[in-house]
Amino acid sequence: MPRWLEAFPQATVSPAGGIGKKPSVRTLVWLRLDDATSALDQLTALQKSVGAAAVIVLANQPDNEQALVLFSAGVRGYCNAHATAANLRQVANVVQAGGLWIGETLMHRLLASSQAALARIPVAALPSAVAGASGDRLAALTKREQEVARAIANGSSNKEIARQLDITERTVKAHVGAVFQKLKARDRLHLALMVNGQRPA
Amino acid sequence: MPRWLEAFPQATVSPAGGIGKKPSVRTLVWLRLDDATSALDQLTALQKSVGAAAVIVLANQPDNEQALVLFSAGVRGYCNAHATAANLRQVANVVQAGGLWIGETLMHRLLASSQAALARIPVAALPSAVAGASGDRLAALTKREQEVARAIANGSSNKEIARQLDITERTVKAHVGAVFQKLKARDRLHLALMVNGQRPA
DNA sequence: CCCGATACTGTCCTTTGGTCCAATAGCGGT
DNA sequence: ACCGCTATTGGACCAAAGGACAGTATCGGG
Repeated sequence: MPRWLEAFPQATVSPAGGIGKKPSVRTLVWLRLDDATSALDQLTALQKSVGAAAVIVLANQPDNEQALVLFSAGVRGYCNAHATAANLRQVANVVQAGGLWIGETLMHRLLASSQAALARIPVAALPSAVAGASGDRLAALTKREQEVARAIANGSSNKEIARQLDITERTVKAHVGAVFQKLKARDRLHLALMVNGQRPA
Repeated sequence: MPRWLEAFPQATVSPAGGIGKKPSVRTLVWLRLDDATSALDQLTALQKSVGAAAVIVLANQPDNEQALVLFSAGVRGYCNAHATAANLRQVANVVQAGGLWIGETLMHRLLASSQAALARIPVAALPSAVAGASGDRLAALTKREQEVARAIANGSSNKEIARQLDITERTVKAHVGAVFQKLKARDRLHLALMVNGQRPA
């Protein structure tokens, strides 16, 4: 059961940086997708009724293919419906500033497949582009932190990591906490998704 | 000359490296490319010295192919070196907010070639595709269970899922438990890895 | 010699996650 | 009417996770 989400008065927030910018008030419309089936129909209907306003889609279950279709149809933003208020405000800022909001995984795929098309190389042969990005994240960590980060990305619990590295579970927690801070991960699951190259929303 | 820039007010953004709830002051580094030859080398050198800062490339002669390469290398923005101050400020805002800045023509190409590539390649052949592999595992679950499984794979907490599906956290736990049993996952992190096609060791 | 980074450990505490015991209600098939 | 599956929720309980304070020790530079 699709229903719009109009609970967003943030349509006219000022740009993030605070640097004086032209208001150039752009109307934002949020479209919440509960089921993926009629996404495009919902969008076109909405576009008819709101005209030139910038449409941002909130998907309960983000899907890259769907996102592609919607962007081609003129959507200005696509993100997880469950994003935090802060996130949505950020999205609003960007779209307000004349931008598109796209998920990082989708972005990677766009880049990858585009490069592949250009180089006439099969898409499957390009794991390096994405893998490189995820490996870089760990570069900011110390040796020990990298070890626990990889262990977490593998699904290990703190206790297991402690046994693996032959240290106390307490110490593991210390490292884990440091990793969270440095990589801005909110919990181990998000960290795992990050390290494995599937950025959580 | 800067005809490139005419069609400019178009940016792309991804919820990258952690959408900050905090001030999240992101350091911006501008890299001006005078000759295109050593672009990648200059970039990697710069990245080494500035660490995790967001790099924005200013190209004297913008080139879509070059932009692709640089974005894959982790650049957060790419625009004409002759852009006006106002434009650059806009770029800064977007990147500051955690986004990528991409020219409109390049954006169109990305979308177009990606769609073309996706249309030609069978779903089963996609690399770390989202729908294909995960769909099989989720097939054994009920509709509701699939929804919570996907949400978990996305990094959502029980409370978040509860809000998403508009049910009690308690009910979410019930579904989560059922999913764990059916898919033989020992916790949500393992489930996420399974659904995303990275089976935990 | 002090300072910063790294590694390691401790306690107290709160929040989440997960499992166990239930119960109620709808819906479709036999 | 009965049965099985699905969805929903409640309470209790315990383990794991993570933050908020700590602390000690080593090592390489300025």
